[in-house]
Amino acid sequence: MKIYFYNTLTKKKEEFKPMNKEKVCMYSCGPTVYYYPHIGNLRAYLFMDSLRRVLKYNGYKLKHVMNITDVGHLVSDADDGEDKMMKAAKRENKNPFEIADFYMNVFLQDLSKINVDMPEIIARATEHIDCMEEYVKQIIANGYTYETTNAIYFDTTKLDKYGVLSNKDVKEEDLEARIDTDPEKRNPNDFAVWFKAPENHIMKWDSFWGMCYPGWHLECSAMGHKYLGEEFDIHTGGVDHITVHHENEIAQAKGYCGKIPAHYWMHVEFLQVDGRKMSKSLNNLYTLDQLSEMGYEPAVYRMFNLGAHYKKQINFTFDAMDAAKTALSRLREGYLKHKEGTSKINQDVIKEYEEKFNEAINDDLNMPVAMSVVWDVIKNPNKSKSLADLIEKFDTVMGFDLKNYIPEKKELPSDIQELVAQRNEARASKNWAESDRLRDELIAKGYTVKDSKEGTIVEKN
RNA sequence: GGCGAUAUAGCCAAGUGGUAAGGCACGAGUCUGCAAAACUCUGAUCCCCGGUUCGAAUCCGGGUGUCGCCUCCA
Repeated sequence: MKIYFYNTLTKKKEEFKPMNKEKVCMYSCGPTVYYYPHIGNLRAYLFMDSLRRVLKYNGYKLKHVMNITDVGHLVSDADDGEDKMMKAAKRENKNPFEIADFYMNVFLQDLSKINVDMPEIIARATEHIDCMEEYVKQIIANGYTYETTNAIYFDTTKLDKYGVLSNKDVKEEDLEARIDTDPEKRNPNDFAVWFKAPENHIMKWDSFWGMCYPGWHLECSAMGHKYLGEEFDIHTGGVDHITVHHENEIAQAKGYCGKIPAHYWMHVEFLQVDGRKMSKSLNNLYTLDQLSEMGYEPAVYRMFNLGAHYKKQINFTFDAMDAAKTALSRLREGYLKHKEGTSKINQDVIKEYEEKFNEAINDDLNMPVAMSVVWDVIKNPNKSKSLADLIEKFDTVMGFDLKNYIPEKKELPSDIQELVAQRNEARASKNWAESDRLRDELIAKGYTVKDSKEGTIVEKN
């Protein structure tokens, strides 16, 4: 079965041909851990998750590295040279290492809550300083850098071409708005690979150039190289990384060994909220835990994401979340019905479902179309165990863990049980007024009342 | 200012040349004492203007809105 991915490097959808027929090597840009991850961040990891699951579904083994950036980067609007980690540390009265530890754990827990299939290797930048130093020394030895007072810069004019991903052709006249902090920098595209640490800088390491800290893009190049080698199959990240971070990563790799590290570059688009960008000032920034408090379990957010293609902006609204919540519940119920079904299904029918599903997921992860196949299966009127098995198979890509889904049957509190008993009595004697009154009371207390043929079912909402 | 995306029914969205997938909501029906749940049925000519074509949501040109990057935020 052929797989097609859109490759930012070639700007085309291409057939995926891994270097090794059995194992795919990939690298994903992880978060900078200085604050709580929001649902926009999480979309990127749900994309990464889908990619992993689709590759596994196709029978590949994976060697996948994700970095955790726990070295501070300069804040965008800072004129004081203070980096994010330092700023957070000051805010919370902790040291930067404590900040990184804390938010890294929050991040990993969020991924776990949302059932992200985890990369085989999680690499923390601060644990790979040596490896970065070796990497940068090689770039320097190869003649791609120059020194200024405060940093060692990568000279992008030394490359045959800079900007292969974004077709960037930066001219001086385009850069009026640009603010450069280092007047010793020679070209607009040049970037620092190694910084001399100021006295008050907490995160710094002894190096060939004195007390320093690594440049912003170095960690991904160095750690990718350490675990995956000079060339590997796939590199993923958010679209925001295309023009700078990934260009610079490519530049560094070219400086190091003359090669573009990954063959396929895949980028996930941003999430929007109510058609606007997410930001603190618009007060539309949510975390996974906040959604849970509002009654949307993490799987609902997963369902919402599967409704759109990763390369398109998705518009987060609570209407859409309500839709996803209902859909998830129907998916689970539909799956359980098939599980208990006894109909016989023709193998050809199953094969047809599978082919459609496979074609969708292998067409650049077209999850919305894949989901439409899932709904076809769910809504098949012939309830059958073999269809339940098929859904379980599809679920290895969807990631809802349906196999282990057991409807919650919580013991009702005694006062509720009492009301239910009273209502059953009223219904038996056809005292509908009393029965309806008791139902209203139960609903008011936050319960759902369903009178099925098998009897009354009362559940907490 | 430069570069790049995107605009499809009430909402979330597939679809890149042959007359619009799917999910949710709404409405109707079946079921029910009545409801709820479940199930069935029902809806759009695709931002605007112009062009290419036998034929365009889909290609081209021009607008408008939104978003992103260039300030490392997925």
